[in-house]
Parts: sequence; structure tokens; C-alpha cells
Amino acid sequence: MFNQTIEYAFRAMAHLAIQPDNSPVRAKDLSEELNIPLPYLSKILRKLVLAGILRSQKGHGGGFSFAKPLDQIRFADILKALDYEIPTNLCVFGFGECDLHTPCPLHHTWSDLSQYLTNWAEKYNLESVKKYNS
Amino acid sequence: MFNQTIEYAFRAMAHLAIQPDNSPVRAKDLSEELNIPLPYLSKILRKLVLAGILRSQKGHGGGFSFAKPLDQIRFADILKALDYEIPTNLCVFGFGECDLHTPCPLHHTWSDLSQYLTNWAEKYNLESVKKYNS
DNA sequence: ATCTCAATAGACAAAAAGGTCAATTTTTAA
DNA sequence: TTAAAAATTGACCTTTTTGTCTATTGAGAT
Repeated sequence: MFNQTIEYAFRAMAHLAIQPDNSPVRAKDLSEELNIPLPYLSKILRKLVLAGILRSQKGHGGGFSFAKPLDQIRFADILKALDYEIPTNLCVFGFGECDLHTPCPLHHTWSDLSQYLTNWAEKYNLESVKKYNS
Repeated sequence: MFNQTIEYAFRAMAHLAIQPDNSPVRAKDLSEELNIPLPYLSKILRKLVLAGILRSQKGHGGGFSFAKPLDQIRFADILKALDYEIPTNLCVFGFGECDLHTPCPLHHTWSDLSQYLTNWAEKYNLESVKKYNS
């Protein structure tokens, strides 16, 4: 669907979300259990920390844990943290904006999809994920 | 949304679809009007020809035209011609299949989106595009 | 204090996507 | 029959994405 980076991020976040408590999980463990290259995963986790979604702790007993309640971490937030732009009104024909007044030939069909995607990303959060797995 | 190749393909197909008749359009014209690099576009068009969606004609007055009725060219067909796989049941966690019986933690939320995408690609065709632009 | 653990940082390498170029083939117009 | 038009082919280059390696920093346990 999206790209490798986004998929890895979601895998990791989902895995963290279904843990019984919010105690730190090491990147190494995530890496091994989810089959994601450790150095690559580390960079992704870093971005999530910088975005204020995760908290990181160094040293003994350290690892990554959530920085805020699960229901405040929407899929849209995860996507944004990894610089994924959900396509909105930008014209598929590549000539600037395209709206209801001056639509490009694909405006109707494409906005159908992109609106669903936007809504999807705002509708679900990590609490949703936890719910569906309990 | 998808990737550059897919977007270019849709731009070109939409542009062809809204022409008054099905007379050949040169790759060069598509390239200039849609702002797509000509050699790159040519390869994309070639794939659509090989998929049986477009017909190509060399020489004077040549160009590309549709090989079948517009309502028989679904978005799904265009995606397939360019090797875009719509993600279906493949587990986000990367460990093989994942279904209702043994779902991965993201199964529910992700299948929501991928089912919509599948449906979208099968629902719309180039006749839809023409309709919305007349 | 010191040792170990674990995140951080940055350089680097491989692969895939995106884009370019030049030569060739086929077709039509003159 | 010849010249120009237009697609086709295949090699090549650039950029982005993905993945790897090594050293450093910070925190906790002993």
C-alpha cells in the first residue's frame, strides 16, 4: 500500500500497542520479532520519538514506549511523523490545485479515493488496534 | 497516492478518454500537454498496448488509441497493466497470509482500506471519466 | 567509578524507481 | 521510391528508497 518505511512503522506501533502494559520494548526485540532490519527500524523509531508519539529510554531496561494515550495516536499522526503526505486536492494532472470549480478529468474519481484514505487515517488510532486484539 | 508511473498512466488515459473520437494521439502530444517526459511515457504506453488496452500505430497520422470500449477499461486493468498489485490478504506483519481466522494485529483496520481500494479500482472505468467530463 | 546496555548519529552501499539518449523499425504521404 | 513521421528497442544515467556498518552518547546496575 504505502511504502516499506510506513509499513514497518505500523508493524512496530501495532506490536507495541498490543502489549499488556506500556513498559519499554527494545528496538532489537521489535526488529527480531517483526523481521525488520534493526538499523533501519531505529531510524523510523527515532522519527516517531521526534514527533512526540514515542518516548525512548537509553541504557539498562531501556527501549521505546508510548508518549501519550493510545487513543491520541491516530494513523494520520503516524503517517505524518514519517513525512507521508495524504494526497488531497492536488491535481493528478500536475498543474497546481484542482477543485470542484476547475476539476481535472480525474478529479471526481480520485478524490473519492483520497477522501476515503484521509478519513481512514483519522478514524483509526492505536486504541482501535488494541481493541480489535483483545 | 500510487507512484509516478501509475499517475502518468492515469493522466494519459484520462486525456485520451475525453477526446471526442478515438483517433490516434501521438505520444509526443500527450507528453507535451501532460508534462510527462516523452521516453518515459512511451514505455508506459507500450505496456498498455501489451496489455491489450491501447492500440498503437506507427508512421504518419499514427499514435495511440483505445483497443476496446471505454467501459471495459477499468482502473483495475490499468493498474494491473503496470504491475501494480493491490494489497489484499497479505499480512502487514509480513508473515504470510493473514485472514479472519488468524488475523495480524492490523488486519481489521488495513483490510478496511485495501477492500475499499480494490472496490474503487473495479468500480471506475474510463467511461466514468468521460461521463464526469461532459 | 566502571561496566554494560541500548539509543543516537552519520557515513556508506545496494537496489529500485524515475528519467534520458541514440539507433532502429514500420508506416504513410508526397 | 523516397523522405518524414512515429513507435520500438535497449543501453545508460540519476535520484530516491532501502538497508548496512561503525562509532558515540547517555543511563542504569554493580
